[in-house]
Amino acid sequence: MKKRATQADVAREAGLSVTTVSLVLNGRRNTRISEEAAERVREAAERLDYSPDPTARSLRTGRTRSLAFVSDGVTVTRYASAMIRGALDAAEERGYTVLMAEVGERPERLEKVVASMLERRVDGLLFGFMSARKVGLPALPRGKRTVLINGVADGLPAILPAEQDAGEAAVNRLLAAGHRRIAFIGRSERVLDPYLSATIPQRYAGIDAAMAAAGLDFAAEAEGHEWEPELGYRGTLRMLDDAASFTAILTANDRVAFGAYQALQERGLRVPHDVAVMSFDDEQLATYLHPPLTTMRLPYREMGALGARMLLDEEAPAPATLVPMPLVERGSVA
Amino acid sequence: MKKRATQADVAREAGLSVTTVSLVLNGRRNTRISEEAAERVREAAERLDYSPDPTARSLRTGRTRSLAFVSDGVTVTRYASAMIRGALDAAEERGYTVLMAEVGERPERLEKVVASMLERRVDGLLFGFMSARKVGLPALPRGKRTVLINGVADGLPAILPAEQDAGEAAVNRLLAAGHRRIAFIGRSERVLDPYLSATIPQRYAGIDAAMAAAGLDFAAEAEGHEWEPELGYRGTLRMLDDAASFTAILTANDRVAFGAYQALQERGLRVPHDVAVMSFDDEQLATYLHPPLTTMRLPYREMGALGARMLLDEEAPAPATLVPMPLVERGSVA
DNA sequence: CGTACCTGCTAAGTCGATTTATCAAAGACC
DNA sequence: GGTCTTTGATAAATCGACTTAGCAGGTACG
Repeated sequence: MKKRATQADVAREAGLSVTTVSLVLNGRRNTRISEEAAERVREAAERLDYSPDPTARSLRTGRTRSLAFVSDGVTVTRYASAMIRGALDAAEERGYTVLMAEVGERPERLEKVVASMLERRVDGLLFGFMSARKVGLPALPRGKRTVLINGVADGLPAILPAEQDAGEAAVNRLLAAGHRRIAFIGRSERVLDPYLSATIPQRYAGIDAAMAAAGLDFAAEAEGHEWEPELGYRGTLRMLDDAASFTAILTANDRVAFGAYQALQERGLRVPHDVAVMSFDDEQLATYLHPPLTTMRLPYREMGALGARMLLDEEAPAPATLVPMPLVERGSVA
Repeated sequence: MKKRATQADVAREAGLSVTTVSLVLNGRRNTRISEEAAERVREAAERLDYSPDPTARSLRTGRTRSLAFVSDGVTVTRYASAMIRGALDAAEERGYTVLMAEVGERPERLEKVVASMLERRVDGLLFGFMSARKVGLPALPRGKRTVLINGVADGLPAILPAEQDAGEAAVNRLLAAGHRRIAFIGRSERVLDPYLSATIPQRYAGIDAAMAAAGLDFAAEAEGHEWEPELGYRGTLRMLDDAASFTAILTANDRVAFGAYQALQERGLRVPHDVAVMSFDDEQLATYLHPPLTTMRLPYREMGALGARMLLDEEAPAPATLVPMPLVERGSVA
């Protein structure tokens, strides 16, 4: 196995000095190298299949062309892991490598993990979180570029889903289908704590704004902060038992919608004919249902990509950037 | 922002040479440094909060204490992404950093991605795949340690789920519950192609072996290679319509089981009272069902961790290592 | 007493790049 | 002809660690 060619090899091959080689290959201007010499360097590099050693370059320049992606637990999260893909793709486009680390259920590990990343001399830090909430982060050196994806921390640029718009769009979708008597499952005072969620209040606000704009109140509501199928199932049954009259259900997320489907089916009600269902998140689950679920997608991949771009493109980072949540039309609203 | 301390700073602080500092901090033996000098070095390092620069160290030693995790698309896969967590944790334990890259739907990108990782001088390559199948990989330099997780390639060590054992265990679980008339959904000739799946034949083999050992044939079967809810739904309805008599259904995976649940519910059959359901994979979905699904878990996280350990622990790598698939008891088998 | 051998430590070279400071030769100018 | 610029290139320093080869000074031995 032959060793890789170094700049010195290229210099020898071209009959020039390493200085010249370095200047040419880095495309430096105002450098008074003749075009003929430059061409000799490029040809020699080509012949030897030269590529610079990133380690040596980093040692000299202090920059590593790498960034850290630190998360709480997106890899083990049903759908948030797409955030990683977005960040990886955007980084690769720019020739950057991504160093990953996860702290799992132990936020106290953040400090050590971040320190280890800084030690590795990453050029920037990307933090990604499973659910959009306010987080505490260890002190970061000034000047080290940092972006939060799906999370909020004092003084750091953040990327979040545009929940208010999504709330309005969800209601408007139901209104557009002619629904006037709408039920809502999943309101809760508890999620107003920013450390539990930084975005759900916006979702509520959008929903309420759209309803108010249409001059409507919800025909029924089932409260609850544990957004699991059980809530959708019990909530739907309770509303039906209360003899509430509604033609559509808006659910807090897809898992709740799943529970609602089960309750509706038990009662012999068909989706979307008897009751339309509209939801948020777009988990994989949404495609399994019968009929598949119409829902507002959480744009994880886009958020990941945007985060990496903001970090690397050296633009003045906005304090908070909202990424649109697309309406995914599937058939549960008619 | 003060600069980091270097070895030279420590040497000055201790009143000794950098050579001594290096020898002491690397814990070299047979080096004839007095305990007193060593102590002075350690104290100086402590005072200055010194930690070695990995870039400089890598340049000199040729090793980076980093490994590449290259995958097809595990980040966007519902549950395989846990593989990443396993690898991250095992790497971190050993002081290694993980560089991630994904090629998505474009396997032709593998070559470029691997080249870029090798350029970064990773100490080893970990390949992770969404579904266990035979894969084509670019030529790798000899001597570069490589392990495949959930995939197979000629001449490279691989880590796979112990599907044969799992197949047997699944059938045995049903037998232990007293079932004798068992239906099976999801057999297919097509998945016998190793480029589609390297492990499903083992799953079938285990299932068939356990049935044969009990002297039983399946009471009914529904074939199909697209293991989505639709198959479970239609398959179950067809078997019921054929007046097949069975007390349990074994499904090829959880999504198929999900479809089976829907069909059973439509026909007024209760799980597990009327029909038990037993499955494979343990997707998140399995916990959403009513009752939650009993299934053989694909041990993604364990496979990821084992892969990283094999890569880093320099053991003689076995050509293929099988990781047990645990039985997750949830309530769909009584 | 002279040589050999420890002991404890360090000077200097190296890894592969980037960058600063110069240098030789040729041309410009008076 | 002598001085000043410009041109085209390079030697050497540097980044921060690891590693090889040695160097003083003391002790042991014949």
